[in-house]
Amino acid sequence: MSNAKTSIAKRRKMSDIRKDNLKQILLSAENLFAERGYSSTTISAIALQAGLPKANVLYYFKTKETLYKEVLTQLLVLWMQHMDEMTSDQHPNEALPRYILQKMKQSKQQPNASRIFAAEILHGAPYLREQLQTDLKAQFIKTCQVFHDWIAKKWMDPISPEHLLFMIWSSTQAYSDFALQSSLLMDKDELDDNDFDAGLELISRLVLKGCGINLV
Amino acid sequence: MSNAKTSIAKRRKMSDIRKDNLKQILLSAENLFAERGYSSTTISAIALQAGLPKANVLYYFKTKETLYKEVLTQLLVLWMQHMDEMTSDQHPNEALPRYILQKMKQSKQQPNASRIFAAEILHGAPYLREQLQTDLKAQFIKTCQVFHDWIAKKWMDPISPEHLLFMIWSSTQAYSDFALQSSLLMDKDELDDNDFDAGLELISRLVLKGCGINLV
DNA sequence: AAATATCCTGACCTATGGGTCAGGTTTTGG
DNA sequence: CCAAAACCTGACCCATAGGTCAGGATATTT
Repeated sequence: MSNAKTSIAKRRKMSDIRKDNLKQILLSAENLFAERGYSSTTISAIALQAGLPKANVLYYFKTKETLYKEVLTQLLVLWMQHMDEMTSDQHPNEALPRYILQKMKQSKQQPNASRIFAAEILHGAPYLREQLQTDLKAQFIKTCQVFHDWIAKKWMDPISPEHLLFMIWSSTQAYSDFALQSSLLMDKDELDDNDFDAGLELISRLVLKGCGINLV
Repeated sequence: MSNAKTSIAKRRKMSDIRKDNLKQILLSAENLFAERGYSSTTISAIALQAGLPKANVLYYFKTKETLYKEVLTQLLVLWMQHMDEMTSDQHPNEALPRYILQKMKQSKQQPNASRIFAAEILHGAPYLREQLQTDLKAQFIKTCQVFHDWIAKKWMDPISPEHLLFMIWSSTQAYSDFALQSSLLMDKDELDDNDFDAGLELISRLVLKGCGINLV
C-alpha cells in the first residue's frame, strides 16, 4: 500500500521480475537493432521501449555490446533451425520445399532475425564470426553432405551443394531483408500473404526444376 | 618554391583540385560506409582515408548526410544499370543469363554498391525512398513488362515477373552482401573466381530450367 | 524482525563525433 | 600586379550517448 507499484501489481517474486525485465529488454533491443542497426540504436531508446529507466537496462546488461551479443546468439539459433530437418533418407522433392517453406515462414513471422543477421554479416560479422565458424559451419557441412548424398542417389542433378544453399538462403531471406524494397516497388504498404505465397512457389519451382528433382 | 606542396606537385588548376578531392572523398566514403555502415562511419575516418583534414571534407560536403546521399545516388545508378538491356524482342535464354552475368560481375568487382544499398534498405531506406519509388520503380515496371511479353510469346512459363526479379537480385547480390559468410563457411579468406563462376552457373541454370526456357 | 541479497534509479561523468568559424593560402580574372 | 574568388585548416563548441555510482527500495533468508 505504501507504493503504487506494489499496490497495483501485487508483489512479484524476484525471479519473475528478473525474467520479465530481461524478456522486455531483449525484445525491445531486438526490434530496435533490426530497425536501426547497432550503432544507431541507443540504450535510452531500448530502455524507453522496454518501459524501464536507462540505468536499469545497464543493471542487467553491463554494456550495449553484451546486450547485442545476447540478441545475436538468440537469433542465430532461430536462423539455423530447420536446417537439420533435411536428411539423406528423405527425398529432396519433399525435404527441399519444406525447408524453403520454413525459411519463408520465418521471413514473414520473424523478420528481425534475418535482418539483424544480415546487417551483422554486411559489416564484417565482428560479433558473430566465432559462432559462424563453429556452430553454423558444422550444420552447413552436414547439410551439404545431405545434398551430396541426394546427388549420389540420382535424386537430383549434380549441382554445387554449397551454392544451392546460398541461393536458398538469399532468396528466402530477401522476403524479410528487402521486403521494404519489394513493397515499395509493388505499391504496397507491406508484403501480404499472397506475396509470400508467390515467392515460396517461385523459389520452390526454380529449385526443384533447376536441380532436376522429379516430383512424385 | 615558397611552399612544399607547390614545389613538389607543380601548380594544379582549381577545377582539378576540386575534382580530385571530391573523387577521393567520395571513394573513401563509399568504402567506409560499405564497411561500417552509416552511423559507425565518422567524418574524421573518411578524411583520414582521403588524406585530407576533417574540416576540408566538411568544406566540400556541408554535412555527413549530404555526402552519404551523394554516394547513394551514384551507387543506385550502378545498381540499376544493365536492367534496361533486357528487351521484349530478345529471347530470355540469352537475355536472362546475360543479366545474371552482369549482376554477378558487379558483385565481384563493385561489392560496395550492393552492400551500401542493402544496408540502406534494411534500415528503412530513409535516404533512398524517393529514388526507389521513382527511378527504380519505373525500370522495375518496364522489366516486368518484358518478362510478361516473353511469357505471352510462350518463351517462358507463366511465372511471376516481380518475384523472379526479386529472386535474381537477391541471389546474385548475395555474392557481395553475404560473401563474408560464404567464405567463412567454405574456409576461405575470400571468394575466388571459381566461386563466382559456380554461383553464376547455378543461378542461371535454376532460372532457365525453372522458368521452362528452351536452350537454343 | 533483522540481516542480506537483489533490484532500482536520478544524477553525474566523459569521450566522441558532427559541425562552426576566423583567419590563412592559393588560384584566377582583369 | 592587385582584388576577388576559391580553397584550406587548427582550434573550438556542443549535443549525445555510453557508462558509473551512491544511496534507496524491495524481496529473501534466517
